[in-house]
Amino acid sequence: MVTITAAGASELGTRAKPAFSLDDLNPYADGCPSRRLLDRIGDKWTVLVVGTLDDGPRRFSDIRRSVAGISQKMLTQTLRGLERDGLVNRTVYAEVPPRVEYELTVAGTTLLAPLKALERWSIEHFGDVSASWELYDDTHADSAES
Amino acid sequence: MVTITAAGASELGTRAKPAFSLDDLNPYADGCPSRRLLDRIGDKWTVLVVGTLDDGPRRFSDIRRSVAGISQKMLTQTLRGLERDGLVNRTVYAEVPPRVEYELTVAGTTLLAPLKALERWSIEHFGDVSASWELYDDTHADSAES
DNA sequence: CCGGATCCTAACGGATACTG
DNA sequence: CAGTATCCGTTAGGATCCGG
Repeated sequence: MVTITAAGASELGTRAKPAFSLDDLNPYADGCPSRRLLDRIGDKWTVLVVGTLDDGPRRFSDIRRSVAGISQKMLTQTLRGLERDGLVNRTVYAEVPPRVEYELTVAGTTLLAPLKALERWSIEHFGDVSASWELYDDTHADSAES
Repeated sequence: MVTITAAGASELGTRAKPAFSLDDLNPYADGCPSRRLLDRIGDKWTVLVVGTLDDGPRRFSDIRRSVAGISQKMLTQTLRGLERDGLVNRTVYAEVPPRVEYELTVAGTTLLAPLKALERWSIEHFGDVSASWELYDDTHADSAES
């Protein structure tokens, strides 16, 4: 199960080139696994959670405090997903009270750069976008107003 | 409405610096507008749709064909949102049959770079992640197996 | 302190039918 | 062709209780 076969990989058959071209798997295709990855990244909380882990390991409650508004359920779920993706390491310390630390893996660190870029973009452009909202809501006030 | 006041901006009072520091608005804060932006980006389809617009204006149905699996409802919704954000320009040609073209604005183009970076990351790392999935599902088979 | 299990609601999002 | 409106199933996700 979880057949990792890349789209069209089976057609390669006896081809000498084992690695498929990057162009072969485009996220725009429906079944493509890379699409699933984008979906995960597109997850509401993943960006925020990964973002908090850029300066070393952090505890569960610590992360939870950092990401305002996240519920414990969603944090657990997000962290589990990231762990399954191999982007985050989960370390349990058998103490009382229990302590669990989460840390980006090497792969997770590579994700950090694009994610931070997005975060930066959001911060830098939120002004423009807010202005655009006003303009849009103003010019389209005829269809639906307050 | 849609008060653009940055968090803590009111406290600045008579400060000579009208522009707030970028550090003042972090997407991790709950009410911060930049969070809303991240949410939009985190939308399931936005990344894909914006991605298809990187080589010039495209028609509705054209985009729809490019983004496999998107429904017409979701495409409309996504495009409307992007238009409201000022990231996409919508041009209606009064013809029969009607023709509507969508094009990235300047701001939209600035988003393209981080988005493409993410897309690239997904493609490059989906192999590692898939492998991680197998490993994870294998080692955690005790809790839930087929 | 960490996080699993459950319940329950709001939304997301698809299918379809209809307008210009 | 582009878009709206409606219906309706699926899921995301919050609240709460519980167990390690």
